[in-house]
Amino acid sequence: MKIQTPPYGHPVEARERLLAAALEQFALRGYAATSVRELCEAAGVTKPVLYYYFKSKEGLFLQLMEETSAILETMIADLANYPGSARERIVHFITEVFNACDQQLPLIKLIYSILFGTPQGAPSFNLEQNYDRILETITGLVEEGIVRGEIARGNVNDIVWTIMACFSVTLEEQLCRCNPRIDGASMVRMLNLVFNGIAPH
Amino acid sequence: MKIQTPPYGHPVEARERLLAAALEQFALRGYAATSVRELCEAAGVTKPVLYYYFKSKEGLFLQLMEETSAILETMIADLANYPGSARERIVHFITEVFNACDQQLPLIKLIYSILFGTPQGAPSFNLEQNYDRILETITGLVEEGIVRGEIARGNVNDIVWTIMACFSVTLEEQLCRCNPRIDGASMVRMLNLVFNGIAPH
DNA sequence: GTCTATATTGAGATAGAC
DNA sequence: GTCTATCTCAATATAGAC
Repeated sequence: MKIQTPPYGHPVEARERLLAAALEQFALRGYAATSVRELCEAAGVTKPVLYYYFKSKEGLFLQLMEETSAILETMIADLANYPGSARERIVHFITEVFNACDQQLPLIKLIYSILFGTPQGAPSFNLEQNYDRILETITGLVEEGIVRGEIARGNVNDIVWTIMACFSVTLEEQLCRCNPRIDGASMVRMLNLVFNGIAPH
Repeated sequence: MKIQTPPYGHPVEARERLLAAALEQFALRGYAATSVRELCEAAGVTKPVLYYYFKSKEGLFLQLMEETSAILETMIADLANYPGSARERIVHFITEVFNACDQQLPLIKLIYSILFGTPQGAPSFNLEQNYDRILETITGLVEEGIVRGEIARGNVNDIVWTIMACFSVTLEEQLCRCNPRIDGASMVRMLNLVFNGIAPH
């Protein structure tokens, strides 16, 4: 699907406003429940403008997914490098990713709404790649920690998923509650529990 | 909203088939993307039958939510009692809830699709009550474990959420992947990690 | 590139016979 | 209770002027 781009020097406002409106409206109401009319009203443009730039509602959706996924990808890659022990690096990485997601909640909400929330007629798009990148990064950090003796020997996958679990559950609490019962600080405490264990020593 | 129930002795097949079809179709395609026509075709009935029993697509959805939520509620309550140490009881409870959910994946998928997947025009329904019941039950088990000295003293909420995280992330992996990378056995190992800690002692 | 006006389809819902 | 036939409306999408 070839997407038209406006000629150089022309205002791109309309196109950008449509993408922004799509992000907000799709995240708010879902893909199927958001009509082209609402999308255009929210963006302050008329319908033919949408079809001009994105060819269809589906095209707008795919373009939005592609652009935002690329943004997340580079963000995750940038956060992997940090000095300190394996434990410090893991906590730092997870915290930063969490904070970044927390500041882009509508975007994350949209991704979750497609990932967990049934296709709803939305065109398929590989939404798991960002999640997988986070998993890979944690795996690298854990493996390094084991080699250095900073993390106990054991099933790497289990360790990675346990860390991921703390991140996911905290993020999801932000997504579906206006007053989340846990936040970034709770998440760090949970990670500390995971490192230290909750059984009496 | 008053829902009609068929007179005693009459066949309830049509009504039940509609509920089953609604569960499957809503979970598969989402609320907004599923049309009344598809619903009726899947149930093998005509449209007026749906409107006769449930008054509207919305009524069918609400009835489905109400019935399934009640089923989950009693299931959770039944699983709370089990002999053994706090650790054994927690692992047992989480495992049983997970297995029950795993056997009712379409249902869980539907709940998640509404909870995380934007309203999609679906009528609002308190979907968090089952989740909250699980949290409450774990909280009780953890508090008891601390009193008995089987769990180290600490922030109860952090402990509860860490346990919940292992459950959630495992369940969600079943929901959005055909080949889940973690399963019930992984979850138990993750819980053991949480109890013992991943840092070298 | 952006508009007005419109084509076309399928949605949710109902009337009224049986 | 279940059907056929139909109403109404809003959805996506486009034609064609400017």
